[in-house]
Amino acid sequence: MKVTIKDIAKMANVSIATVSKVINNKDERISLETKNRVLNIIKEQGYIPNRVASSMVTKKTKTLGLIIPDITNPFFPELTRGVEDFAKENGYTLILCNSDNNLEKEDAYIDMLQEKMVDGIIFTASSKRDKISESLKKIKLPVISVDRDIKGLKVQGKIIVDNESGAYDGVNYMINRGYKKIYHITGPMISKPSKDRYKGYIKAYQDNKMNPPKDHLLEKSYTSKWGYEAVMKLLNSNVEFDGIFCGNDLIALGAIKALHSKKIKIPKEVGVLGFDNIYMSSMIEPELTTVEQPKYKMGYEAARLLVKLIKKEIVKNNKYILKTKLIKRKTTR
Amino acid sequence: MKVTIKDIAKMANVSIATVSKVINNKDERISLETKNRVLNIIKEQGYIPNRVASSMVTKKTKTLGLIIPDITNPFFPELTRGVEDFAKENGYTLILCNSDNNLEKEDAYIDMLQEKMVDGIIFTASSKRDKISESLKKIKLPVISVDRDIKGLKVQGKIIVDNESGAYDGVNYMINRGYKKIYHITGPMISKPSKDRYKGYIKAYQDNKMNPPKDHLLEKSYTSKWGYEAVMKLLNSNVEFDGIFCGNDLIALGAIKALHSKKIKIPKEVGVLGFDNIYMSSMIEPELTTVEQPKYKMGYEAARLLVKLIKKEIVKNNKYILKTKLIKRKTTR
DNA sequence: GTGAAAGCGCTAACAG
DNA sequence: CTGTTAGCGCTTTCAC
Repeated sequence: MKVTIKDIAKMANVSIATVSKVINNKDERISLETKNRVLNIIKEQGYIPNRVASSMVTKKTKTLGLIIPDITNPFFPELTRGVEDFAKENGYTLILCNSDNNLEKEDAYIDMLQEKMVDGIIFTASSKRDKISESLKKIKLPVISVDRDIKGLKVQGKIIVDNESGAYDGVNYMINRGYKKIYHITGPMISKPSKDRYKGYIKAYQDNKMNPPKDHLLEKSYTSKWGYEAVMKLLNSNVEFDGIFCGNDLIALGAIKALHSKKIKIPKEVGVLGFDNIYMSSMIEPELTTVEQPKYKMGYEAARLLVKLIKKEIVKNNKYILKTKLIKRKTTR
Repeated sequence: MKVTIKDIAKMANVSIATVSKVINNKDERISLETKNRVLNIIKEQGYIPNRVASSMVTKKTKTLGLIIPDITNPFFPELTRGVEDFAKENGYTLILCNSDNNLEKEDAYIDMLQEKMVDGIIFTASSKRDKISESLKKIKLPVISVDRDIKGLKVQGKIIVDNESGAYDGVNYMINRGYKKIYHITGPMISKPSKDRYKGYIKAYQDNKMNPPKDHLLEKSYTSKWGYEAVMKLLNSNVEFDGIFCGNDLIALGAIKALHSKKIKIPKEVGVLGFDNIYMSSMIEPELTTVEQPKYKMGYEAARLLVKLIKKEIVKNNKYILKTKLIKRKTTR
């Protein structure tokens, strides 16, 4: 039989109230003597307080939910680590949910997390949502959106990245380095980040008094497979180009692969720019020039904001726009 | 105020017991009529059952704990995904813990997970442990070890990989392809997998009636940084070598980088073999020949075993030794 | 300084 | 077919 607070109380000759108070350090009037007695018995019995019981009465589970598309996508481990680190530092625990950008899964997780009474949710939502779901409507706890908006849901906080200026910086840099015909290969243009990156790309061209090449936009998915395909398509249709701005690093990796396979010199003949700065981007040959997103920080700050909200602290600012940073490496000249 | 089972009962003119029964489909004698009435009210009220309350009485939280060193290490996202997928499919939820191979963190997480009353734990433990800790002693719930043993803890199940034969296959293949002086660059040799891979390496040499080169073992850490350093060291000490068997793909990536930097031709002058087959290994140039570990499967099977144990089903086999697979690519001739 | 008691929201006999 | 009741292990208020 598991030992409970009752057992400890009995063994220490005190009431369970007293034991509770010493466990939680909730009453400084408890005499040092009884306190130590209780503590010793707890230790010798290997007593583990049942937090689900305390959650029942405190209405707090000290757990956070994190819904992301897929932990297997190199963008998310760092973000997740940021969330988890803040959580741990503050006595919270993290429930991880992979939604695959699938609306039903998202809804199922939202329901589940609420049933488990998590204190708050951090959510990187699919952009596919067109109408608000029942599950979304029912949400009663603090939600922070990260990276993208959640259509149809009023969130209590937002952590985003300045995608437009990030893309601008990168493309502008390429143009300054002499690249003229830069194609943009990217994922589905339904999400805000995709659109913003595109805007930055266009703006860089405009500010340099140039026009992007004809039919410059190849949009499909944020995968290296697509990067590879898209470049192959470009190559086979013999359009001229000397640069590629990829919607993310995964696409860039595929693009570089395709370029290699056709013996095209990077960065001499074609320059490549990525987005995200995933770990791998510095490991490939040539090392990828890319726009870094502060992934870890996004997670960490999201958790920090969420916990503030949970504790009902006054937050002056519930929307953070994090800066990107251009990482100049070897795929641009 | 949040709506509870009581409210639903009142509105449906039934007892809370009845509501509970319809929620959990626990009593098929409930008339279809009252069932539907209750269901409708639940829906219209957006009622969310409080699972922490039910956990109190059922003694089951339907949540699993996963302790891994670091989700940021490319080996773990897939494993984690495997765990999470099985968990989701079976109504469980996953708490993610990053231990950084740090014993204090591991212990802290073990305590936390038990306080939160998870139903079971999947654990990839640090190999540094020399004595059993208080936290480990107190564990009362099913624990599955994945990838490595947990020193000092008797686990209820184990999912491991046949590292020795994996390494053997890879090194044997290299030898058959004509590589003669293959160095082994790897992480700390304290863990079982490290040792087993080394054994496989040695055995391959023996079976081919050859001896490994002198001072063939460079051991430090499972990082690309170390792979880079180690190769540089080799190169600068001008020992002769024509092959490198890396303890994992990260090391291999670093090694390839170093080789590139010195303009050494892969696979002609030096062959490289990795271990793990992380996603990136097929994206680099040249594509990495490596020994694949069934990462996703390890997670999925671990979760499956764990849930069986939790449900006290009879398990004929609580130790799985998964097979590796040699992936022949372009870093070997 | 400490304890008694109410109650968190639910499930599981058991009774009817 | 449905309801009554006794907890699950803890926190919190208030009384002593």
